[in-house]
Amino acid sequence: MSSKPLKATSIDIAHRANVSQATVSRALRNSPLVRPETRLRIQQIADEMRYRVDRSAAGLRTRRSRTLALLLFEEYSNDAQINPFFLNMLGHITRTAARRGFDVLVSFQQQSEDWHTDYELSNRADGLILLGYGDYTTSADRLQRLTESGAHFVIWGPVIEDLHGHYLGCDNELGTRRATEHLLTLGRKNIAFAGGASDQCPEFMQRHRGYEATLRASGLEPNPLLRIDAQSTPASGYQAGLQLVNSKQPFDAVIAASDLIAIGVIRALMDHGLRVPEDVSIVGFDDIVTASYYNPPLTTVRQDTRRAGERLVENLIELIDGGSVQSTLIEPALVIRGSCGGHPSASRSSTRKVAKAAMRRSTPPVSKA
Amino acid sequence: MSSKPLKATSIDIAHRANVSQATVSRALRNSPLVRPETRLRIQQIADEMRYRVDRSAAGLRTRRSRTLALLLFEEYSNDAQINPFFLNMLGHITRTAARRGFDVLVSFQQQSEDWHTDYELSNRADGLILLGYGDYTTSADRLQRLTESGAHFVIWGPVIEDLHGHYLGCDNELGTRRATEHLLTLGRKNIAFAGGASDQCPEFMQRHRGYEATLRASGLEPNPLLRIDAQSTPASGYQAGLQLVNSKQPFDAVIAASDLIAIGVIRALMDHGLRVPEDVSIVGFDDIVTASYYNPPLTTVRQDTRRAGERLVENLIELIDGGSVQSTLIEPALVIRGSCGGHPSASRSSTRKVAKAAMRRSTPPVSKA
DNA sequence: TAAATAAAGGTTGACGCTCACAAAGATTTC
DNA sequence: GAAATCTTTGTGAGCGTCAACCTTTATTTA
Repeated sequence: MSSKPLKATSIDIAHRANVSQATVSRALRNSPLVRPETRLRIQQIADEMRYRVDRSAAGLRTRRSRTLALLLFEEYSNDAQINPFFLNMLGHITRTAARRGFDVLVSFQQQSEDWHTDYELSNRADGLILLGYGDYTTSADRLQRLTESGAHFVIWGPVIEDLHGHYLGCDNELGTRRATEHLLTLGRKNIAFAGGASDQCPEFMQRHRGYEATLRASGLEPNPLLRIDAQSTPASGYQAGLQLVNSKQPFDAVIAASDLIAIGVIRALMDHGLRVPEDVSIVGFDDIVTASYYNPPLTTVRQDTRRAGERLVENLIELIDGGSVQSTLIEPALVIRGSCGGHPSASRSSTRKVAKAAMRRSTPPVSKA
Repeated sequence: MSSKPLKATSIDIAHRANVSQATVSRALRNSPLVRPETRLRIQQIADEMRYRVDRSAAGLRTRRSRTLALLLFEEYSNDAQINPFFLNMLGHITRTAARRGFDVLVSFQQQSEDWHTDYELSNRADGLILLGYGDYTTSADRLQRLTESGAHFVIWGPVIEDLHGHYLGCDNELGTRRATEHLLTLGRKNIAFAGGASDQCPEFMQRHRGYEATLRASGLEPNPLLRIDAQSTPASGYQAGLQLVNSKQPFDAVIAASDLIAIGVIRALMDHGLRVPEDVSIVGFDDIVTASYYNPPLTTVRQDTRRAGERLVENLIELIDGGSVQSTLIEPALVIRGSCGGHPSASRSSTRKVAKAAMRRSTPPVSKA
């Protein structure tokens, strides 16, 4: 091993520059209190000596870590099958944070842990970003405790009025409303919904609400048997697709609560001889990287991860600095691709295909469950 | 704003427990120097007071941050289209690190930055994990400087003999060798390769080498016109597919240097009326989350991200602790799904059946409550 | 019994930095 | 021209922890 070359400290720089250590500290923080030429000289010497301010020491003194903790919640976190959607977000978050001089700590969380104590009280992070299709809203009391204990945190998730904390969320209802309207325009009548039948995931609940509301607004009563539970993985989506097929209910479209679910659903339907989009239209949610290259290309509700990531970081820093922010909704956009097919006026045959699909379904598919 | 409740310090705990501060410090680090019953009492009081050791102070004193920096390199990092493959890795890395008591800092890097100075000298991290289909190997001199300056880092990437640093990599050549052999077994003769024609990405180069070597070993001379450059995005893969189609060269299979490329290639081929796998077999590389649910399910070379992530962290910690580690290769596995079709000797319909069977195997239904 | 050893805990002084305050020059004001 | 002001730098005191070094008391050994 090479003998450890002692790290230069600000005192070393001070000696070389013939100034006091405090001046070095000031100069490197671009304090207006030091003469520009002095600053320049000091910075140059610091560069030569490959000096960097010790974050631990600075953090100890200022009681700020200049670090944000990003906590990811995943239902199936054990097998590390993480939603690619979050990766996008992660990218924007780290970049925005870096621009503001913050590091980002990433952690995959179990629900039980005490985030505030773990991160803020230990001075590991100045604030928290909570991310994930998670169950955190059911632990409202914990959020309240967090707020009361002065924790700084922002949540990516459903914006719900009476919950404590600062939220940034996609307008989930609007998203599925648009998706549903699109399907209705295409002449689809029996639209299923895959995801979040159980109360586990508030975001999925909101997405379901948008779907339901739109149907009712068009005078259609949603068929409860066409609501299938699913969590945000392709495997779970596949199961949902299977259930749907086995339900013997007629359906000609599926709105999935996430792209991963959509992909699973499509596979299940195709494995049972149904064609997408000819027999069944599919809409996803998120617009993950591979969505546009899926086969068929996935029509989906895009979340603006760039704006979301930037806002999350900006808001959190504002909170840390003692300011206040408002919960905000971010407007999603429907991205129309191939998985819903064209307008019925374009091809008169669509009803025939639906009938055909129903026929196919009359042969009981082999269940593997 | 609620008035900031002062954080408890180890001195506060010490007073309550009627011991010295040092004893508190020792007890909370499970030092054998304190009597078990004393330790227990102290820990209990610390719990009650929601006390956590201040990481900045501890880091200043010990000169260890107990943090690892994960640096992600992406060619197209500007639009945050990150390879989902890395997300898997990230999950395993953070989990393994957490188990060993380390935090993980994530950063998306530009090539130009001085990682060691930025992270280690500033005591933000004790070591670095470099991740990405990157160009870092061309800056061999920088790696050498890194090593010489006593930096602690491990690299996920191509294991190359005369490069400085500690590598952990997938046996890329073996991976594409298996893929190519599989295609040859299926009777494919004109196998194209998409990815890494330019010298940018050493991993892709290795993958290409495995492909070439296998062809030659079977007495086939690789057609240079069937080697198309591509970077690891679906968009780039799509371009590659287009080029392939336009090249007018006969081809009946494509090996893609990554799943994202494969997906793009498939879309391009399908958009031009080619069928996969009937007309063209496709093999990817990575086995990303959506690969098995793609349509057709993607035959691909799986990298063991769990082992990789774990080993990267273990090795890095070993290095930080002053030990030494060896560069290691991790063996990839060919995962056969539907995108290559069955053996040509079988009839068309039986081909479909084989594909379907393969598909079923690869998308096992997850039993659910 | 005295001396040697061990076990448990206390004392003290950094670690490297930033902040509040003091101080020295340079510049302005009346 | 002396007082008031501004600009720039220096001084000293911690921030909370951990490690080295003592001190005390209990336990063993000769």
